[in-house]
Amino acid sequence: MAETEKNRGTEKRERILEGALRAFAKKGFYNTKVSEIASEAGVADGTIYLYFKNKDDLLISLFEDRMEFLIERLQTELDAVQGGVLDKIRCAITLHFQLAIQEQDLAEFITVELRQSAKFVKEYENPRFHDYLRILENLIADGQSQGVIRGDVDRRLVARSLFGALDEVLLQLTLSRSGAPDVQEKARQVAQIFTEGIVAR
Amino acid sequence: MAETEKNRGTEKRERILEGALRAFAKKGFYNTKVSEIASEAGVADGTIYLYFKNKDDLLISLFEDRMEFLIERLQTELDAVQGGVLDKIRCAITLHFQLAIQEQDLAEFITVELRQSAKFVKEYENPRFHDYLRILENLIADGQSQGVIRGDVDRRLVARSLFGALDEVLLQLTLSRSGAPDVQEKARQVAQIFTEGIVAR
Amino acid sequence: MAETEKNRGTEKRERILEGALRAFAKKGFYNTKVSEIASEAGVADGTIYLYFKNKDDLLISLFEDRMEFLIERLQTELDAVQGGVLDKIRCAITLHFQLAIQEQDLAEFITVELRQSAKFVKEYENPRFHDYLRILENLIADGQSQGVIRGDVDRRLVARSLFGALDEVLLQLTLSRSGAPDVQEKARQVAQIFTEGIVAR
Amino acid sequence: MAETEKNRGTEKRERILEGALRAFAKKGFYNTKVSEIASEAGVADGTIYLYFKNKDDLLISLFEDRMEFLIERLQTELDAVQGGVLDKIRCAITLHFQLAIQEQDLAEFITVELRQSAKFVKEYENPRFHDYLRILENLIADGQSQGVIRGDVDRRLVARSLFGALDEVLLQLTLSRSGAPDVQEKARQVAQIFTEGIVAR
DNA sequence: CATGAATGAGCCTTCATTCAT
DNA sequence: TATGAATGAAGGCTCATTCAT
Repeated sequence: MAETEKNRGTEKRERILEGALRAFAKKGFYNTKVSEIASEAGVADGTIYLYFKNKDDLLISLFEDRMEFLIERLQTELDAVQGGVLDKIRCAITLHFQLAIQEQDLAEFITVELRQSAKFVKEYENPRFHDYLRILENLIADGQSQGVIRGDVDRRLVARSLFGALDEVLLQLTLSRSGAPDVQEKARQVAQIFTEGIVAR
Repeated sequence: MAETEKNRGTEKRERILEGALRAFAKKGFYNTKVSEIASEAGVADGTIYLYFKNKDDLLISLFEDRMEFLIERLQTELDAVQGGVLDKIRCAITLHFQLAIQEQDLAEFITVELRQSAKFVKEYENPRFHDYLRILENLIADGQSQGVIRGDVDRRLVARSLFGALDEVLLQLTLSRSGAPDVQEKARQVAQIFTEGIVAR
Repeated sequence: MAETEKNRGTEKRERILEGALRAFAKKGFYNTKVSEIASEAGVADGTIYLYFKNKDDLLISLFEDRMEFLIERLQTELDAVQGGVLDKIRCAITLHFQLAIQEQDLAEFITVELRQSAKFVKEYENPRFHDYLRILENLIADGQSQGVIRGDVDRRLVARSLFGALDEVLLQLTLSRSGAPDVQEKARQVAQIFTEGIVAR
Repeated sequence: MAETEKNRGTEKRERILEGALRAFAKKGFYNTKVSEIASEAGVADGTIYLYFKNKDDLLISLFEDRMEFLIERLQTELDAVQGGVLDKIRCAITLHFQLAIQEQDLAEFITVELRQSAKFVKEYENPRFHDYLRILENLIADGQSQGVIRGDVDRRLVARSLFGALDEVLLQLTLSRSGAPDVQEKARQVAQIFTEGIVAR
């Protein structure tokens, strides 16, 4: 029963996070009222404050939670790749796009709110986002030590550039809310540009 | 005197835009009070409403004005480039970074607020931003017709990816407010990745 | 407890209406701040917006509520009158004056704000006021079918004239805030003028 | 030339009063902006403050000016009446309605703003309005000394009642903006009610 | 006298947060 | 835990008034 109660607790917390994600994706952090989140989550306004310190904290927790999910997913997929580093990069890019299709709200939320939050939500540094970038960096590093990727490129710069490129393309996809039938092709092309761009010859 | 009056009018309008840019860069659109903009601009609160319909309109006007400036600047620089398409792309990238150093507030404003505004500021489509992207697209198109750039890449995708990469790298630069001593090197590397990535072989 | 909660709700709504009545009577609608109403009612500013859409809505609701009260009161008194139609008219006039003495704020509010509101408060038609007039009209109609009142007078015109006369006299009474010791006599005289003026001979 | 200048001055003052009358009739005192009055009058905002101390003063001046006009007109017409006191009363009533048809804006202005102003415009007592009432009172007084009107009615009460009745009926006429084809008949009926109501038998 | 750009005090309304139940 | 009515600080915007030209 202690278990059940805890479950009920976490289940409600999760409901709130989902409501917040939906609401933030639809209207943005600053245009979303706490009462709207509550109503999306099917709880009372005050209940939110039992699980989160305030609206900022809710946003931060949402980042933590969802980024953690993305990181785990990315890591798992990368581990499963048979091929070399370039294949892993292709895999990461494809996964990025796939997730955006599966989780429209999440994609919209991250592409739009990540930057604001980095600066204006009470000094929050978004460490999970840096974890995500680090995975990409490590991929590059592996490629460099294997001689597959040019040794003179700045790993962090490449990782950031890649994330930026993916993020911007996704932004367009999610904002247009087009079914985006050619996501696969877009993924292939971005992957090609970056792999060709950094490959050692 | 008609001249003088017009000048006074536009001069005050420009002061307000500058104040808004400074304030938005520092605290973000939603955390900036109209009275703060007024005080930055050295005018009374009410004066702002003589030149702009409301706070949203001020943001939009700021985009229009500053993007126009960026576009003109980019076009001028590109026209002055002697070399081929790839040199022009390198030039565009370098300029992007240079401007970010010279106009920190502008860089911060655009990297952080562009996305929010695209979605949440009253249906504003930000047409100037699309003009900016189109310049990059046309560059790619020229390269393709000259056979310098692979014909199978989606021009719009490349333009967006490039902008996204530049924007994200800039974001880090501006947020860290590091003097960024190695901007030149970063520009060179991003340019290399993209040119190598799309060049025809 | 559901009962209690409902009571608390309506009780607070009523407190706000009372505060508004007091404030409007004292300073007029346009010179009364919402915060003053709140303080008269002993609630927070924001609380008012839990019960009313905005300041206009508060004014309208006040009319609805108080006119309903007046109408009920008038109807009850008229039903209790033993005599004929002319006696009922005398009763209506007397009641009008009596209420003005008992409910100074209400009298002041209605005499002064009714006209403004009719035109300038967002298209509000003040249907209750017309209900009130209709009672007077019906009284005249009864008198006409009984042959007590001349058949050639326009019932609506008489009703309006009577209301106008009463209202104007009341205005003076309430504005002067004189104790008005001779209200009975005034009521008698107005009643005499109107009954003599419309009686069939 | 001094004459001309003075004329220009008074002409502009009159233009402003006319603009104010039009604007107040249309939107009411509190909903009319000084700039709207200026634009109606075809002068600059600031110009208004050369002729009137402030917005309140403009309203008061408008009352003074227009009431004076009405009083003169009424007095002239009454002096021209050949018949007795009752005929004069009929004449006053008819004139009241006639003016309302000819000067819709003025009628609307007075019926709606007179009461507000009496209380809320800086203690203004509206002496001209009392002058107007006094003319009616004197009429009654004359009738009483001639034995045509009952000696026991309160002159001031009758005057007020009559004004209230006329005012209320006019209010309906002006608000409905109906062409009011039967004004003559309405005038006749109100006159009949009041004369029959106060006549000595 | 006339102008109208500029001012800034003031007000309605919103909404994150609290707390009695 | 959960609720949601109540709070009140805060901010966008208006508009009467001023004053340099």
